[in-house]
Amino acid sequence: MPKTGLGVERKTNAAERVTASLRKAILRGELRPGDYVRQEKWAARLKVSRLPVREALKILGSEGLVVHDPNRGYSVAKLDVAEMSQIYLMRRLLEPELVKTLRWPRQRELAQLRELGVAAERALSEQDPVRCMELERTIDYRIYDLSPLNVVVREVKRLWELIDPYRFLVFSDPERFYGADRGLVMRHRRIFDALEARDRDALQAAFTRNYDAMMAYFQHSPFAES
Amino acid sequence: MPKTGLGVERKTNAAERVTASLRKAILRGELRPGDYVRQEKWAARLKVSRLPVREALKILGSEGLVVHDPNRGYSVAKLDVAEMSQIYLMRRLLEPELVKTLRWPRQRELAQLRELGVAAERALSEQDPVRCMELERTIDYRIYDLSPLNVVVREVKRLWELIDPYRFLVFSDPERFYGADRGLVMRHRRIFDALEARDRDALQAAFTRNYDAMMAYFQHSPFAES
DNA sequence: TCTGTCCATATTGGATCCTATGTCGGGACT
DNA sequence: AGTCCCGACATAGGATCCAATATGGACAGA
Repeated sequence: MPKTGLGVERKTNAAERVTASLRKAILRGELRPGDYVRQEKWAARLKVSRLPVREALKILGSEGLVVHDPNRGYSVAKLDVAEMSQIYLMRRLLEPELVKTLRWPRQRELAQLRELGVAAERALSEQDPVRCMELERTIDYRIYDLSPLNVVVREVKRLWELIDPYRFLVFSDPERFYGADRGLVMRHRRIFDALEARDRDALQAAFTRNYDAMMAYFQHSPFAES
Repeated sequence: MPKTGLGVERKTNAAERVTASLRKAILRGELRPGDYVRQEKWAARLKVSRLPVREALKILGSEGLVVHDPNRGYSVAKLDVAEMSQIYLMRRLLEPELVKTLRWPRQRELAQLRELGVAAERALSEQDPVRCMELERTIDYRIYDLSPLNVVVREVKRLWELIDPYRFLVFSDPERFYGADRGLVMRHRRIFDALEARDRDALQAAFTRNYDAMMAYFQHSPFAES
């Protein structure tokens, strides 16, 4: 009899677990744009049958993270530069609404965010780009969740996930990575400070900050071929 | 041997057909917010096994059109007023980008749009709200498709679909319906004229026009209870 | 009469099996 | 030698079967 106490017992479905796993694999660059997601392989790996894998792929497909050609399979979506810039465009439009409406975090929450920030910096200095990305993601999501616009929050998160596969490529590009280093740390600092000062404009500016740098990188990087 | 000529042979999967069918059923109000989608029933109805139905539900679930409580089933999403207004908010933010970037339709295309417009007006006068809605939808989609921002277009369409279940309720409310009548016709006229005049501002204004009326309706309609 | 427990039934979740389709390679024909 | 056809293999798509969970009602006890 499963206790549903604090222990967060595995109440969740197989399909959802698989979805999460595939997402993480894509985020981590284990599955890269264009790669096929072989159903049996992942079923075996995640100790489930092929069915939940298929359902997970259907979900990811509807989110646009994988594309489906019938009778051939699902592959991680390849975005061209135009598509990627559209995603950034949408985030640029939607994110300000979240910033506008978010409630200011409590002391406790802010402290936790700062902890995540130092953890990210540590991961960075330990040259663990994947972990750093994950922490970055967590920080941003936590902040989004301060907004009452739950539907918009969901959308923005989804948009983030669509570019995850490419974010990984940036992070794992050593040269670029170290360039991004200082930028990331600065970004956190700015964000946290803005939260503490309760300054929405500064917060918005901090969020927007490295969009352009990111996009510029994609512009002349050729890995986003159609 | 399936010819893949002009005839657009049924190449598509069962799951996709089911997805489309369920969408249409929701749009038409056959499935209303809160209703459970019984898998076997729909499997029988669509002459497939339960599996494609499940996959379709997974897709619709990830789009937010249905919600899933484990071991109980999928039901058509109920949106409260706050959520609905968020969806309108997002459309308000995204749609102008489409208007900004769309190419002007050719004579032929414009003529087709006008045809759809008169068809919608006819449906309206024949008191066929469902058909009218569908035609409206087709018109808007066609116009969206004139923009090269394919990803944004996809998003906006998805947002439309999320409020479809409620649009139906508005359309099928007789009193309201006749009120909307004149508004709809005017809306088409304005849109087509703006397209013909190649006036982006007017087009944008025409699109935005009845958002507020719609939202006002929802504000004091109690069918969107949590 | 009210309440709590237990069992029957309906419905979903997951696994296995079978079929259809696509891919790749070898052999025959031109 | 090149090209086309055919068949074997791999993989996805779909159906059926079994297990797990939730719902509703009947029955027993206070």
